[in-house]
Amino acid sequence: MNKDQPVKTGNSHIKSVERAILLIETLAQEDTEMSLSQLSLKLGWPKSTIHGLLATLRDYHYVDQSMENSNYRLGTRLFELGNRVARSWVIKDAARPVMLRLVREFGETVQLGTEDDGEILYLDKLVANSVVSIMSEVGLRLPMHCSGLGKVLLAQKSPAQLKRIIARKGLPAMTKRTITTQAKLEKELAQVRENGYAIDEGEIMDGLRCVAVPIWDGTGKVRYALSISGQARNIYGDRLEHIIDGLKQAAGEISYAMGSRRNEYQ
Amino acid sequence: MNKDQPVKTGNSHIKSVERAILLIETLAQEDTEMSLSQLSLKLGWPKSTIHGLLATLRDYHYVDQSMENSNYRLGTRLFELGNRVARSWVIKDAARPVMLRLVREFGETVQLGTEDDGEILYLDKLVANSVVSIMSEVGLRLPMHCSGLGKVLLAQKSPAQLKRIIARKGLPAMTKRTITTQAKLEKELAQVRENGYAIDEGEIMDGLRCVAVPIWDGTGKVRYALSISGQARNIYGDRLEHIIDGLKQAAGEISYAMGSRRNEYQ
DNA sequence: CAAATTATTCGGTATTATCGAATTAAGATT
DNA sequence: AATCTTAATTCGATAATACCGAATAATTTG
Repeated sequence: MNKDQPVKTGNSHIKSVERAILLIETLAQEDTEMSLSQLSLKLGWPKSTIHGLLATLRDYHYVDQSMENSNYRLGTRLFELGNRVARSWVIKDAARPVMLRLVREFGETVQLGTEDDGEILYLDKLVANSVVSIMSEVGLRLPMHCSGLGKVLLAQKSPAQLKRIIARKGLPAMTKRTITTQAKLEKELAQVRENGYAIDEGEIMDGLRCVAVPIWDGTGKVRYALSISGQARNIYGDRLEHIIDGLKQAAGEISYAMGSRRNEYQ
Repeated sequence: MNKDQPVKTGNSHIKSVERAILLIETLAQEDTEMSLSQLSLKLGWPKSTIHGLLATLRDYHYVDQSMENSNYRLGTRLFELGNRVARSWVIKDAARPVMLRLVREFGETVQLGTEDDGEILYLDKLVANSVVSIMSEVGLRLPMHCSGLGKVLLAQKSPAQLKRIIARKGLPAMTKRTITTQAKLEKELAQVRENGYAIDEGEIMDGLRCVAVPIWDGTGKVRYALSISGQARNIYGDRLEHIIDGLKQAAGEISYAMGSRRNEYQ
């Protein structure tokens, strides 16, 4: 019954395709237009090679070329494809209204996430008009061990799965409070399972507190998690209790909308 | 001063990269998981060829492989890249609050679009009856000649640019009211320039009426357009006048936020 | 449990991506 | 304007490597 992912980080890659991907990734990383020469310098490949790859990508709009200078940037088709992928997540539609209510009720940032290949992938985010900007963005990835969403989803993994994820991704420290040993993480996850929620206490960013709860889908599995986060000084005591209750209630509604007929949190 | 796009639909493509792209496009088109065999059948390429390409794409999450059956689907990284591209459109942040106000005021669908390679690309959309933004159609492309947004943006083009777009994309008929001749389109665009707005009168879909106005950016150019659309029977007479006024007002505000200091519509 | 379908691996071959050099284009400087 | 400088693009020979068909492994179906 163990449906571990094969994780075939195969090494028989089509070289030119891999290079094309690396070009896109480089443009995404820099988050700005880049010239052919810059790319050549950065990647250490001949200009003509890069030019050929970019020309191919450009004609499909996977990369766009500026008209004034002829710099390259990520292409509009990626926007379209991304939206196509987003559309396949039914959860987003089910979660949106509930998330909106949470924002109104608590005035804090509400986020929806899922696990993807051992990392947290943020699917949706509603921001309360607060001063602090939270470092996550929709479509961004973060490690699992240091976020509320991540810990909720990790808590569902078998020991073997957990071990594998740690082996591949490690437990990098983001702040001095980040959990960096497997033993401590296991203890924490046991706690999460018992409580039915996870708390991130400045483990990803100083002063940021985050509470997260699981969402069940129609198959009875936890594939998504919901969180509320904000400045630690705004999330404590009675208010924290209310937030946890509100989150559990909300997650229950989303789970129901997803077809889950489970009615308690374990 | 004519900054026509070079439109080098080059033909010296890196074959394997092009095939990888075609694989992604096929998966996007089908909008469902596909098996290797299906892809092989559909594209007419040997399975082993496709397998190699998919393996490369898979390891970078440009394509994901189902765990139960081993079917392929668009990968999560495309979602991330798409969001990265979306974030680069400053206009979205500037337009959002104004669009929200329009939705509340008129109770109709509000859309934001731009031109991309001779087509309309929808950047954002707010739907009337739910306060929630439906991402579902954002990221879609439509021809320019048959939508309000498109006509507003076409109205800014030089005759040469217009001719080129028509040459490349044609004037396909979507309904029986779609403008299908260059002469009629030119007349219509002159009208749009004079009015400062464009109306789509069931040219893209029967019974759908749409009003659109231009947005100026900091450089004084029209790169975006804003529209309100709904059933024709709800958008007419006095109400239509109010909508046009509201749209012009809103577009002015967005233009201002984008750095435009123009204060009249021509 | 057998049969059939499908995914994946493998190795020889010829296509084709690659690279350095040459050419063209764009921008800056005098 | 004309020259210099830098960057983008094209070209052609060569060797690398993507491609394909066949064989194997893995799944699903009867």
